[in-house]
Amino acid sequence: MADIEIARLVDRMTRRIHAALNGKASEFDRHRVGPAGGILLLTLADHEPARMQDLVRLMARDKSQMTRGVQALERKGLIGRQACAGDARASLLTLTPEGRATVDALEAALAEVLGEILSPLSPEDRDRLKDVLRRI
Amino acid sequence: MADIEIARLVDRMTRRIHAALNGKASEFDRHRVGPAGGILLLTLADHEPARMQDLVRLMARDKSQMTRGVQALERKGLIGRQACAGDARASLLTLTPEGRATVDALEAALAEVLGEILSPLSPEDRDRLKDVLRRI
DNA sequence: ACGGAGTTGTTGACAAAGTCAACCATTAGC
DNA sequence: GCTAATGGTTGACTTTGTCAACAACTCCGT
Repeated sequence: MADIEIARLVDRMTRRIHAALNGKASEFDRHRVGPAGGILLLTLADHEPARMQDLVRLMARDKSQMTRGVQALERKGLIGRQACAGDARASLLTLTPEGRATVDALEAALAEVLGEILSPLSPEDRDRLKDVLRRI
Repeated sequence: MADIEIARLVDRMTRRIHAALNGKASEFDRHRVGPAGGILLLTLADHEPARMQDLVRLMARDKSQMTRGVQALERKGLIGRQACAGDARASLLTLTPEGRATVDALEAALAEVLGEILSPLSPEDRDRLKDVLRRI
């Protein structure tokens, strides 16, 4: 019943990742993308090309936030838009070369941070964790 | 290698919990404690009596945030302070009866929300998840 | 083919949360 | 005793999140 603890633990983990990344931000965040922009880029990298609505669902955020987040990254030249064939309302988002480079740097930093945080876990534990989270 | 996905998934999960709780906030959040205050109360309930610094570590937040969060809950009569024997700088935080009632309501709502979100998981999965998170 | 209902994305105004640095009071270590 | 470290508070600020309204477009039934 006390699944409640899961909520606290998950919350704590996100904060730790957040804080650790923040500490190294100067090493990799050349475009001052911030945590929100960072995760947006990572998500887009895995689902490119995507519409905003796709990202909204994948990231469980408000669509207004998505609009602004994407606009910010667009202004920095990390994201581009193309017309979406078949639906004139939507546009397809893609990473620019500069965006991809940023994603690479970000992934490296994140991998390092996660490596530390997940160090108490065996590889099988990590796989299981990933599997379980994915099913949620 | 691609442990990175774990970060995204964890982030997504917290957002989902957050959003779901927000939806039911009117049912239980009589004191307008908000998400931050809520998790503070839950954490305190599990570690009472605690000093601020304890909560800072448990919740991985900035101490300035903790100060303000605690002050807000104090003003609402949900938390009380006592002098900490042995260290005049610190004070011990405890839940008031009203605070405990709020925690109960909160836990009920959170349990319900988690029940939905975790519904794809078997009880063993949940235990494993909890165990893994706790080791982190 | 047209008229309403639901999507997609945008904006505005605002509330909540996080960050960073400076600052007392106290405690602990030489 | 002096210095360094710890616990807590405050101020000023940036970043995120929330909610409601809106334009443009698609879908669907008649």
